[in-house]
Amino acid sequence: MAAKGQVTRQANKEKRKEKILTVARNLIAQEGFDALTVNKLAQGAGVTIPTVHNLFGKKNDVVLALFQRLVDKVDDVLAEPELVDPIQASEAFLDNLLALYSSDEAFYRAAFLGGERLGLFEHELNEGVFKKSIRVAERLCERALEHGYLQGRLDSRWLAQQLFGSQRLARQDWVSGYIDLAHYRQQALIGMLITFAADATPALHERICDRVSQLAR
Amino acid sequence: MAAKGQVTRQANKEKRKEKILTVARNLIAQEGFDALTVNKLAQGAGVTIPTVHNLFGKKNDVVLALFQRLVDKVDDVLAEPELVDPIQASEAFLDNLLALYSSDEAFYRAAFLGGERLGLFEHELNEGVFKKSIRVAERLCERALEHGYLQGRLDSRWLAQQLFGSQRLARQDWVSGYIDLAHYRQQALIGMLITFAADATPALHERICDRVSQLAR
DNA sequence: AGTAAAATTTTAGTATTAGTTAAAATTGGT
DNA sequence: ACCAATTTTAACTAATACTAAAATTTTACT
Repeated sequence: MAAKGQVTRQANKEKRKEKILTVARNLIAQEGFDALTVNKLAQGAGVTIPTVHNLFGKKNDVVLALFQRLVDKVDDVLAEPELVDPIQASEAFLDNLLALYSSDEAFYRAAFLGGERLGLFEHELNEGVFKKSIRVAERLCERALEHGYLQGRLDSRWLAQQLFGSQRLARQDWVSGYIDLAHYRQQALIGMLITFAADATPALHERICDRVSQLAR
Repeated sequence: MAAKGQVTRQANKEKRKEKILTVARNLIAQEGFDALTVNKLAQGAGVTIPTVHNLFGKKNDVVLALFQRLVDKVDDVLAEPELVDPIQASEAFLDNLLALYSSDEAFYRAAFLGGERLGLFEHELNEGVFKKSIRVAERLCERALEHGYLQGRLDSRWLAQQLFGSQRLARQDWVSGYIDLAHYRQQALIGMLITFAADATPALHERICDRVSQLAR
């Protein structure tokens, strides 16, 4: 049998946690990771400092919670690619990802930033998403090869790593505040297309060159 | 006319500054940027806290000094490429850079880390090196084109950006502690070669594929 | 509606850090 | 041996993360 008054309490607790996470997200996105102090967090959420600790534990646990939500969301959107054509697949993939990020830019920037600063990208927590991304990219290359878009002269795993790397670098620059989402898309897309061009059959190579020239600098 | 006793005093001052910078470098490289406290800095250098402030100013000015030395060193090694062949040029370029980094790995890791953390890469201080790197990469592409290694179907500026990006991503991973210098070289080289392959004439393309397959995973 | 118990927040505090400063002690050059 | 530059001693302020225990709120039951 449940203890007294668990349901409503739990719900309110969740509301406060959400509020705190929202404040954290905005603080990090607007003023940078170092601006995230428990004091500001508490003030912004309308609670006192120990409440933050009661709800999350250490300050880093707040960031950890933010990051966990990021991983869940990104994992969802990282579905198997349906398109076979490398150009279309690249654009669709980026559109998918970027649509997610645009839906709550402050949150995603903050969560990535926090993840970086806490060294969360080297640990198992993220390992799943990392490996999944590479696998999706590899599958993309293999299917392109099967359908005659690629020559197969370069190992799919290296192409995949490069595809992923192009996107990762652009994301870094976006998270660091150097570029906006539009440039993120452009930079990542060019990187992916150049990568495909490295092993493309003549027909695809021609199309990639055309597509790249369209992209204004 | 110089004031009394300036020469030796100045020299000793420099020695103390060097000592402090060395301690800072080791602290950052071994324990991370957040481990850098003025207290540890003073203790490690065998001086007191006010001395650190007297010699450098704010704590960040110590990191700034570290970063300035990095910029100077990297700028020196970023000479115009002498080789025309893209494969040879890529390897030579990376060997040059990596030789520099291996000569004092702790220093370079610490300085890059500090630069990132202080947001020094978006400011003018580094702008010079950034632009110079891109320019070197562009020149490389143009010369490769002139000598019949490239087809000229893809804009040199985009290829250059991608070349630079490949190296930058590998560097990031090294600075973050995910990979060592040997993997840095391999990762960057593969990225650069794949980039060249995207616009290579058949002969070069063949050679790049061969070279890439040699590189063990 | 009132009340006792449980969950939760707050009050008030600790410990560590960065960054200063004034005056005393030390160091180095001539 | 003297003088000037420099470092140290010995304080201070302000900000940070975090915690134990008291006070408060909320729930479920009568």
